[in-house]
Amino acid sequence: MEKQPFCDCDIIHEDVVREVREKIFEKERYNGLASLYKMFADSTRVQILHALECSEMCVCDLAALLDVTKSAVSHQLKSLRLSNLVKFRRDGKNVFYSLADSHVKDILDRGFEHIDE
Amino acid sequence: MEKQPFCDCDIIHEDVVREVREKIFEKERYNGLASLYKMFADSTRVQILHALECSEMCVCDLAALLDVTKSAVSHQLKSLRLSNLVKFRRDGKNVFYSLADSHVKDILDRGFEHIDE
DNA sequence: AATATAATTGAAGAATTGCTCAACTGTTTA
DNA sequence: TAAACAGTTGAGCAATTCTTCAATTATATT
Repeated sequence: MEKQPFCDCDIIHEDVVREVREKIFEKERYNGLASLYKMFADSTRVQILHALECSEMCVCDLAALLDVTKSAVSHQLKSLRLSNLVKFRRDGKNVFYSLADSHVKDILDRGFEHIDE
Repeated sequence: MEKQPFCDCDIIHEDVVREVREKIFEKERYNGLASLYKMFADSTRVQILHALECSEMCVCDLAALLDVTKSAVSHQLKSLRLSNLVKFRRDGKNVFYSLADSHVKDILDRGFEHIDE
């Protein structure tokens, strides 16, 4: 019982497909890229990231700024942490978050550039 | 009956919040940014975009290259079209897709840069 | 120690998404 | 003009995602 290929059609332009196949990466690399962009694909998260571009902030302040619950912010910050996009430090009762590196700002800027046409 | 704010805490660092509030944009702008990045947040779609960086391709060839159905590719291309990330031209029975502009490559490159550390 | 505040966590539910399937539209070819 | 092929579309389903709620952890204050 052989596994069926998902593709339901023949290759029409063999030469083009062959040429492109040489230049593309392994699937795993695209999964990684998509995972990264997933972090930017939510309005709350990009707001958090853009706010942290200005200043490090604690969970409470972010929640107040964005008008969402601390819990919602904390959940999103956890995702961002796991993706290495933000870092944090505890200071007493507060946990201050900031951008992990300058790539984050670069990526945001490219996006804004594009939507501004 | 007043609308309850979602935020469930007080602002702790008033000065920081005030300062950041002046620098952030309207919510609508972040929605737009998130919508853009949603297009890059799926493995199939970034594969399509990266393939189109090499060469314009028809639906069938993309399906064969990525080993997915024509239907799946076509659905994704529609999203990409609606987001103005790809353009297309019909030539006989084929519809050839290509990147809408150089921003797309720029955005992909930034992403790869980041995941390569 | 007891209380209060900041933050995190897990479960649950609503909303969104991505694929498949089947039916359909366009174009070409026999 | 009928058949074949390329591509699109909409419905339906499974999987994922985002928020809320309630409970919990961690730190500070009294």
